Amino acid sequence: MSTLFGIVGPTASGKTRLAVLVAQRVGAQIISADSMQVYTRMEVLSAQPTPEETCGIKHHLIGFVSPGEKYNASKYRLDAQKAINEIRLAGETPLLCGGSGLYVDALTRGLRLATEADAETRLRLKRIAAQPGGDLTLYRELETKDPASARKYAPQDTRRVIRSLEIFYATGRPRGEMEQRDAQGTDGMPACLFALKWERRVLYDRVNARVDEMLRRGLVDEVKRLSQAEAPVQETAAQAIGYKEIKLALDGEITMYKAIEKVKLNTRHLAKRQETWFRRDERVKWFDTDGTNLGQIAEVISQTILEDTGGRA
RNA sequence: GGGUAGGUUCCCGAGUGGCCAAAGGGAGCAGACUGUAAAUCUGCCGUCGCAGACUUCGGUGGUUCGAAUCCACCCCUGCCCA
Repeated sequence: MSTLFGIVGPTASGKTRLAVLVAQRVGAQIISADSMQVYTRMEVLSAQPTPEETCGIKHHLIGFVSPGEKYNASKYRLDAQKAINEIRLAGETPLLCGGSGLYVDALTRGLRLATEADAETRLRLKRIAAQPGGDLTLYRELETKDPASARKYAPQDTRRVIRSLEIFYATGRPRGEMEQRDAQGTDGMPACLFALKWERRVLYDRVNARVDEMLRRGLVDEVKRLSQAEAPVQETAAQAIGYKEIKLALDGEITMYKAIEKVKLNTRHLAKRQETWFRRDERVKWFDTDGTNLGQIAEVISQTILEDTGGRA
């Protein structure tokens, strides 16, 4: 199976630019690995590449899901596999590009858990969690049903507590057991990943600047349109940084200034978490950058890809 | 000039004689993470460090066995009156 190459890393690190530079050199098509760019009508806030940025390079898995729809790592995995196959069948090279670690892993390492979420069960558990002390109620339940998972997660980590309970109620088996059982069927694929490493302070500056740029491009109007649409933004899309904060300001809950500061802060936090995620991924090769050596880095990556694809490309 | 409320660790902010290196929150740093992941959560967070020691609560001096907490004076800030 041929190796999938990809550009990963924190938001605002210059993945889009680098990926396009590489794609131009090796003749690749880009597969986005971004949990928010999949949605339509969220062009600005998810920083979907503009025509000037793509430079005519074909991008996949961007802007094709309604914000009212549920999307997740599993769906992404299938969509990405399909896109990769099509690109390869056409004799071209796919190049992954994005910062959603879970999506990257779902595609390249496979999904360990096959059990789907049952909407009714989840709703029920979420209701319990919303009550005062509800997180503890759920945790105690998990302790009796699936002690191994209970040991693994903090009582306050309601997302994972709920997911574990969900799996138990759907299958009657603890999560750990299901992971082992499901592991066989869900293969990943060999991957070679690259990321840009900025000095932290500079990266944060870039994040702030990027949010300002989004505002210039009409972030507030975009959120206004989204929140007024008849298909309500929900689930995954509603968690988007930029949407939730600006929405609060539009509803008069907080000032717009505060909302914008919050967008910047949350994006910085995100960038940091993304760095943590990819730092522990031993497949990632990091390139130190201050923004001046993107061309050289693109050259190195392109060489690596060309050597691998060899005669084929 | 008079009155009044205050000045606390990077920020906000509790603390009114010992249980205080000082609640809580924020920021920052590190980490976890598999069908919601731009989500969710954990740890550290004065200094050195094993214990423990050392320097902090505007400044200086004092009271006290003991002060962020009490007293005196001084400096600064907000508000009110002039």
